[in-house]
Amino acid sequence: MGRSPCCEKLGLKRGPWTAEEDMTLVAHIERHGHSNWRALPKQAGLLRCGKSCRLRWINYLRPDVKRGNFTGEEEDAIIQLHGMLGNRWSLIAARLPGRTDNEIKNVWHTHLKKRLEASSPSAAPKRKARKPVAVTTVPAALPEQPISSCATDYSMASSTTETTESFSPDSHEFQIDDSFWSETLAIEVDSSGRSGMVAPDPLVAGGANSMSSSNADMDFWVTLFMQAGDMENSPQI
DNA sequence: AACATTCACAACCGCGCAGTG
DNA sequence: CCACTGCGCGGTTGTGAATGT
Repeated sequence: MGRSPCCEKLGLKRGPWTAEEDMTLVAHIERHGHSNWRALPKQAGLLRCGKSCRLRWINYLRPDVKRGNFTGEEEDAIIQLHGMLGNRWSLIAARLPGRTDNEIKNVWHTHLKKRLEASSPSAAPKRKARKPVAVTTVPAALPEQPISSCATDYSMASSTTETTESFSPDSHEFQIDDSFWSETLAIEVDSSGRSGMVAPDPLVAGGANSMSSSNADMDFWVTLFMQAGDMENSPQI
């Protein structure tokens, strides 16, 4: 199929985004939206390819993106959802409000996978969490924030850290916040915070006939498994 | 204190799918 | 119906930071 060369390589910038680029992108999207990623960089005056802009926006600059460490509940949910859905990070992300597929993928590959592989309760990471960062939401436009690639420390707005974070990696002693789960599980894939960008469930729409269940069915099973998982993890408590 | 190793994360790359002319 | 374009997804890599020796 005709695939346009992702970025016409000439003259386009790569690598970490600067604060100015972030600001430009955010400002442009706030003003004009992102109906056409390919044309966006030109319109915004960015020397980036559309793909890069899209990635930056989705994974980092979106107003509803949560930054910071994953809570125990989130990690647990990822593990369970991964067990059901496999590497369908976007689907998993759709059920974790404020989290992106890229972020979830990273977390999975960095510690959740290892934790599972070790699969022993004492399989604690050798090191402590390096960045004890509060879970926050990145405001849409944050000119004075260190938005560049190293900006994992959006530690300013601790007001949004209401999740019950009493989780430690090697013990399953975390408390499930019922309201959190009821909210999370109530989220329809299509109505998740992804600004309508979420495609219909590929398990259904993508012609993956091996899984011919409907969205509703999937949600049912997700709910069921999550609750079961909660119950499994809780008794230890 | 310096060096080596490991880890975490942002970003890139390529592929497949869906929409459109 | 076919070809083309753009978008989204998943896998992988590069880099800086933290930790260990």
